[in-house]
Order: sequence, then structure tokens, then C-alpha cells
Amino acid sequence: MGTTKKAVSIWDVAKHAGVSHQTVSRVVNGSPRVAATTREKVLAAIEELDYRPNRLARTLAGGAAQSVTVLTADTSLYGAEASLRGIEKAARAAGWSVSISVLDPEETHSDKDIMARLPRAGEPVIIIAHDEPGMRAEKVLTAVQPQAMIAIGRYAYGQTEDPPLLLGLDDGEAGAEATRYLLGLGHETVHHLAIPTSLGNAEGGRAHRADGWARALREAGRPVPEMIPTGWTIAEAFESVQPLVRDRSVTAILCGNDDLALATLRAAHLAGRRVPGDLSIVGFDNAPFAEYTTPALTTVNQDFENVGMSAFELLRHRLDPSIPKPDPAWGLPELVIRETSGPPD
Amino acid sequence: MGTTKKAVSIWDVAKHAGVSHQTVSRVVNGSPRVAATTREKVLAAIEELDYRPNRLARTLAGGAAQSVTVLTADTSLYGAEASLRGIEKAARAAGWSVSISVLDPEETHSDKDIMARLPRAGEPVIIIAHDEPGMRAEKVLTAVQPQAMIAIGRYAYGQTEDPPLLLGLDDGEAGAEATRYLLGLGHETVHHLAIPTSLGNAEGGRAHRADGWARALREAGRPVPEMIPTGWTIAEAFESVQPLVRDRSVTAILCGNDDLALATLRAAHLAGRRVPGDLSIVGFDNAPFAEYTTPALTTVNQDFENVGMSAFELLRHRLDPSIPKPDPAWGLPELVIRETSGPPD
DNA sequence: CATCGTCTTGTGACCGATAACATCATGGAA
DNA sequence: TTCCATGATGTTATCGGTCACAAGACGATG
Repeated sequence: MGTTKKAVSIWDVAKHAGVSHQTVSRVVNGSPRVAATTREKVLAAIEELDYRPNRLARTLAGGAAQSVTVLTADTSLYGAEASLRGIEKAARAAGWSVSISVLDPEETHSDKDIMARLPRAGEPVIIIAHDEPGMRAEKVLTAVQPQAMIAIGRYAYGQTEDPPLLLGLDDGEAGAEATRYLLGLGHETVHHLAIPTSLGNAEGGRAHRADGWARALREAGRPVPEMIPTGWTIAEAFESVQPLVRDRSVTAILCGNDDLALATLRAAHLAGRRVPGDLSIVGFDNAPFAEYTTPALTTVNQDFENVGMSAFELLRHRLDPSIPKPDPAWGLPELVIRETSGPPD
Repeated sequence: MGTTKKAVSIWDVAKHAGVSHQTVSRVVNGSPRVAATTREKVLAAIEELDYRPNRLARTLAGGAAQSVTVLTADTSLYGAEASLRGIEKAARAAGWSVSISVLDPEETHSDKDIMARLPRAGEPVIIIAHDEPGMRAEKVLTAVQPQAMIAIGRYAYGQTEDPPLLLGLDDGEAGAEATRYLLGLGHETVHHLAIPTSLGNAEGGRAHRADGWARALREAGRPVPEMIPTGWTIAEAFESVQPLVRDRSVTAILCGNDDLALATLRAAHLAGRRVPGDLSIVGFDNAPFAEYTTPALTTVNQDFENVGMSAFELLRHRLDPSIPKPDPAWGLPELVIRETSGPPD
């Protein structure tokens, strides 16, 4: 019946192969100090018994870490989901396991809340969260285990070294580029529908999408309209953007991500404004659906998956410096011009 | 500097409180057989030292499991992502940790590949994958640890008991309902753009979306057009659906999910067919963006998040029968009529 | 031929918890 | 008063590994 057979351990293999458990451990971990013939015997035994090492025991005993915990924003956000996907992919390739824990944007997490998410003290962590709870987690973990933590943030690779170690895309410049593009099209100014991230003041010189937007506007000598803050959901954005969409003097809106852009597109349509004739809309992130909306969304492509993969590799390097430090592998943010942007009529 | 202090263990607490480590263990696990005064002392020590139990050690020592591994399809699919979100939410509430491992649809996984994803023998698993690799994983794990596994599939709750334990939404009936709705609108027949899942033959009486579609058509005495198979990505769907969209005799298309529906909507637009005047399109899943496309997508709402939460609760129950068996908590699939469907002109 | 370093393998402690069993009071029943 | 069930706590083994160190075999060196 449902009798789960007892798992085979390193001792079983040792007995079967006629060696000590330590020798089995050496073979499993690829130690060079094992005679070829012995190795053969052990490998045969492993094969025969279908032995599979227990990662918990391995980690507990002080072996090298083989798991990461990812503290992330709600995975229904494209950016978080894609970064997580990259981390998982790299981790799986390396034979590591990845745990996830979602940081609730509504909740204020105490230090304890955050630490309680880790399965053990010293567990390696990657934080994917650009908003309040993420920054809080970053702060807490930096204090406790700076060497076993990476945060995916807004800094370009290598810009900051050592705790807190951030890694990410240059949102600021991308925001500026998109804004310049719209101005170049002939728009008087550009309005901004902002994701929650951008609400906090940029700490420690971090460059936000919204910062880049404001900077580009100032550099062009244009007025900087009041930024419209909104939430993470499409529904919230749809509500927030109503005044903007109804104001006929508004001809261009830069949105904090593609979900917001979709909401704006919909709101514009319902308000009877033609896109891009009456109103240009530019998104951020280049989510998979962006290419298939009607009209197709102009947006800024972000290479989240590669950032995620690099975050994992970088963490590994920090945990074990004998593993080479990865080169930054992701592409720069890039404006993808499609159909929602054009010169004002 | 980055000196990670040694973690405080149960022994440290014991020493600090002047009791044995076992007593500390009792307090931590809420055993009733501890004098109130002792409990106080121990709790104080825990607080003071900021002790946090090591889950790895706990599991290794044979304590109750506190982690699940989720084997899932690519999380960029809405259904998988939402189910995962539900699992994580329920798990977090229960103080468990969640590991994820993605099953690559391209790859044929051997039994070993699948087992290698588990951190230890007997690790509780939830499988979210309705396609080939998922079914394979289900088969492998059912053979090894039927009691510590739940698969999220297409069966209604309670329909099958015991290994393999499936749990899910009644896709078949939902597919039939959507089809009947379209026929009721006056369409001669309904075409189907199918997700990969539906390609395999329905094993063991599982009801697919595509099955329900075909059934409804037959019951209405209509011809069942050839099903158009496609991949999981919007881009693939966009290509696959071209012939259908160009065929002016086609007036209604039921799509396997909302991504495919979006691709179809776009393709129809580019082919110069008005939606819903010339062509009705119905999706599946009610992804967040579905309400905000133009025209807004008619689709079948699926309560993935609650299915995920229930899967977790059910797994817990199976692992420890003293935990009550959860009631099925999710809503039935429900047709959401929006703007992409209507009578043929 | 004795000594020593190297290669190979084994032994025992330990990681941080739980489980099973032993021990010691304490208080009510006989 | 004696006995014993019961409650509170301690002791030891164990989970499945790794680590540090010891020990045996062997060829090279002086």
C-alpha cells in the first residue's frame, strides 16, 4: 500500500560497496582523493540502490549551501515573475533549490516577520522587490547576513559593491530616454502614471523611472507636471488615470509599467480619445502581451530574466569566491516603438 | 565586518534558561507537559537570545514536515502563476516554506530528473502542470510517495480519492458552457484554438476544455471542426490562428486560454475582421488583462488561487490527518461575458 | 635499511533538532 | 502509611550528512 520505503542513506551505500560512509561522501562530492577502483565500486552501489543525497542533512552538516530563498513582490507582477523565473532557471541548472516567500505590499513587516521566512539562519537570500517591504527586507538582512544576500534593485551592475549589494537595470536612464522620445515627437510635455515604487524619495541616489522622466523634462526646459501615483493593479490604474485621459491638453503619458499602460489604453478608448492620434502612451517592461494589444504598446524592454540569472550567479560567487564572478549578462533597457506613440495631431 | 554570528541553537536557549534542550523543544512545539513557570523561563530566554528554530534540523530529526516543493509549468502562464500564488499564500499562513521547480515543456524528463528536484526523499510535493511533463511527474511521484503528493488537475474535488490525488476545476463543463453560449448566439459552429494540454488523449476520463467543446457541439448536432493545436506562447498562437482568422466562414473561436485569445484578437484585427461583428472570440482563465483589452475579452473565469490554497490544505491533511480536511473552497468556472462575443452579423 | 611524505581510507565528533525512554517528585487512592 | 498513576524534566539515540583528524600502505629519499 502506501508504504513509503525508508530512504537509502549514505550508510547503506557504504555497506553495499564495502567502504566507509566517508568514502561515499567523497565520491559523491567529487573529491580527487579516491582510488579509481574504489570510485567505481561506490558509483555502482549508488546506481544500484538509487541513492540520492539528502540536501537538508548536507546543509545542516555544514556543507556548501544549495538553496536560496527568494523574497519577492507579488508574482503577478511581470517584473517579479520574470526575475524569479531567471533565478529559478539558473538555480536549477546549478542543482540548487529555490524557495519563495511573497512580501505583502499592504503589510508592514517587522524584522521578525522577515527573518521568520528563512528556513535557517544564514540561508542565502535574493530580494526582488522595489517597493517598501523589499527595501525593509534588504535593510534587515544586510544587518544580519550581508554576505549571503543580494537585492535586485535599480542600480547598474558593479555600481555599488558590498552590502547592500544591489543589482539591476538602469531605470532612470530608460525613463529619461522614453521621455525624450516623446518630446522629440513634438509633445509639449509628458505626464507620468507612477507605480508605487516611485513614491518614496530616491534613497542613496537610486535612479527611478520617475526620476529619469522628471530629469529629461527639466533638461528639455519643459514643465514637469504633477506625477499621478497609483497602485500595482490594472483596476487601480484604470481609476487613477481617468482625469489624465479626460484632459484634452494631455497628449502623452508615460506609464510605470505595461499593466498601467494597458489600463490607460483602455481608459483612453472609453473616453473617446484616439491612440496615438490624440494621446500617446508608453509603457515599461515589455510584458509578453504588450506586442499584441491593439494598438500594440510602445514600451521599454527590460531584461528581467537575465538579471535574475545574474543575481543567482553573483550570490554563488559571494558565497564561494572560488566560483567566478559572472559578467553582467543582461541587455540594457531599450525603447521598443510600436503603435501607441506618435506625433500629436 | 561581515562576520555572520553563529546562530543560536536550542542548546543555547536551554543553557540560558537553566533547563534541558528537550524542555525547550517542548515549549517551542507547544507541548502541554511543561510547567507554566518553566515555560515562562524558556520563552524569556528565547526572546532574549532571539532564537529561531532551524527548519532543516527539525525536518531531518523527523519532525512534521514544514515545506512543500511545487513542481510547476512555466510561471509565465497565468494559471500556473495564480495556483502557485495560492499555494504560497496558504503555506506562508501556516508557517511553511515553499520551493519551486519548473518543468520544462520542451524537455522529456526522466524519472531521475524529477526525483532530483526534491531536496530529500519524502518531501511533500504539489504538481501544477497539465501538460506532458506534469503528468509524467505525477506518475513518478505516485509510485514513490503517494501520500505526500497532490496534483492539481482537471478533476472536481473529491471525484478521485487517493493516489493519484487530483484536484482542480471542471474544465470540461466550462468548455461546454462557453460553446453552448456561442451557439446560442446564432453561430453555426465554433472553432477551437487549443493549448498543448488538450492534445493528448484524455486519460482516465479526465475532462478537457477541448473535450467539453466537442461534446457541446455534438450535442447540438453541429459539425465539429478540426481543432487547431498551438503552443503556450502568444507568438505561436498568433501564427497558428492565421488561417482561422482569414477564413470568412469562421464566425466564432473558443481559445484555450486568454493569451491565445489575445493573439486571436490581434490577428483578427490585422486581418480586417471586426470583433465581435465578424468574429466572436472567447478565452479561458480570465487573466487580469482580459477585462482591459479593447474590446474586452469574454472568457471563463477560473479560481486558480483558491485551488492552490486548497491543494496546500489538502496536502497538509493527508500528511497529518489530525488536521481537518478542507472543504473545496473555490468557485466553479464561470463564463464572463464582455465585448468580444456577440451574434454573427 | 630506516625515515618520511603522499595517497587512500577509516573513525569519531558534530550540525540542530525530535523521539523514545528513564527518572524523579508529587498527590490521591487503598 | 504505602503504593502507584501522573506530571515534569532529563538522558540518550537518531536523522543523514560533513569535517577534522588518525591510521595504514606504499614508494621515494638519504
